[in-house]
Amino acid sequence: MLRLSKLTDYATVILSFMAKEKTRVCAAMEIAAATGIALPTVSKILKLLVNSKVLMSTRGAKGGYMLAREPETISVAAIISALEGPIALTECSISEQLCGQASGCGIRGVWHTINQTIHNALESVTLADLVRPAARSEEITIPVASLYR
Amino acid sequence: MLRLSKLTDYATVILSFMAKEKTRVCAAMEIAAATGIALPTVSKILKLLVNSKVLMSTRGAKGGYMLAREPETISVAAIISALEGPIALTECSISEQLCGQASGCGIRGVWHTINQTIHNALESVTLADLVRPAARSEEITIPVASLYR
DNA sequence: ATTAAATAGGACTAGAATAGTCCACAATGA
DNA sequence: TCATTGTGGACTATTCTAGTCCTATTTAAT
Repeated sequence: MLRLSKLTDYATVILSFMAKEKTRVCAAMEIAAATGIALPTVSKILKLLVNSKVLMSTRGAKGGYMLAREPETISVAAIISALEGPIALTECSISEQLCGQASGCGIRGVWHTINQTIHNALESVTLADLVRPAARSEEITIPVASLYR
Repeated sequence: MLRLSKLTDYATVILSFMAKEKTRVCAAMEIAAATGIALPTVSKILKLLVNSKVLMSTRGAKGGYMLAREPETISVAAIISALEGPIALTECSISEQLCGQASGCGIRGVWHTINQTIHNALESVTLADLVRPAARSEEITIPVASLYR
């Protein structure tokens, strides 16, 4: 179904909450309470987001997590790849028998294009868009075919 | 990783082969031999493609499978949804606690937008593009923000 | 009619990936 | 020093995917 994982889904919930509280640190337990997601799960997600530099953390008493940058600069693509690794639809979508003869795999090129397109789409939407969804974002167009050149 | 399933991957291989043989029916066994994919697996995929009307089948001796329409009119989106169900990144990406208060879920709207964008991208590439990847497709632009309106 | 060649539909198994939990450790503030 | 909070990694259980197989149905050829 081309689905995002549940953890990624949770991550957007967590980050949406944090974006509203972006001026202060939030403890994992507080986030768990606010979102209704179990603490161990919240904790796991927060760790991943720290590792990928979407969040900053401070340890010790009164510690917690905070956005590492402004919501406007945190793309949905960054969130997804933090949780699920690099965004890539296919490894190489074709078996050797079919495409291997020619020097390069033709179909692979098309997949790469599609992939780029999706990546661009996910890159163009930010956490800020998620928290104020009523606001119109500026017009963004993604040239698909330009990637064929 | 936002990956396509292996079966979807196989499906593109199978359909690429069939596009080249589009004037005649191909038996499942022949396709298995040509692609190197195990027969039961090929069979399963072909059934799914028939159910979603990408392929036509004829039963009985001398039966087999054929493209239901021209490769130009078979989109990658159609192939993916045949194998994986409807293309949808999230069910509803947010838990009730966070978004339920307001009449509609705000974040859901943004996900819908992102989803539309990806769907459009996948809709704009066809089986014909997969089999003749050297050819440049015309310029296609996808307006992301238009969906916010 | 009978037989052989195909697809249709669905059940089933095994393996891999995901979700979720837990624990021992490190860091920090009071 | 102690309570609090994040870190890293191991671990389990559950779900999903891939892959196989069997029986019924349809059709062509003999």
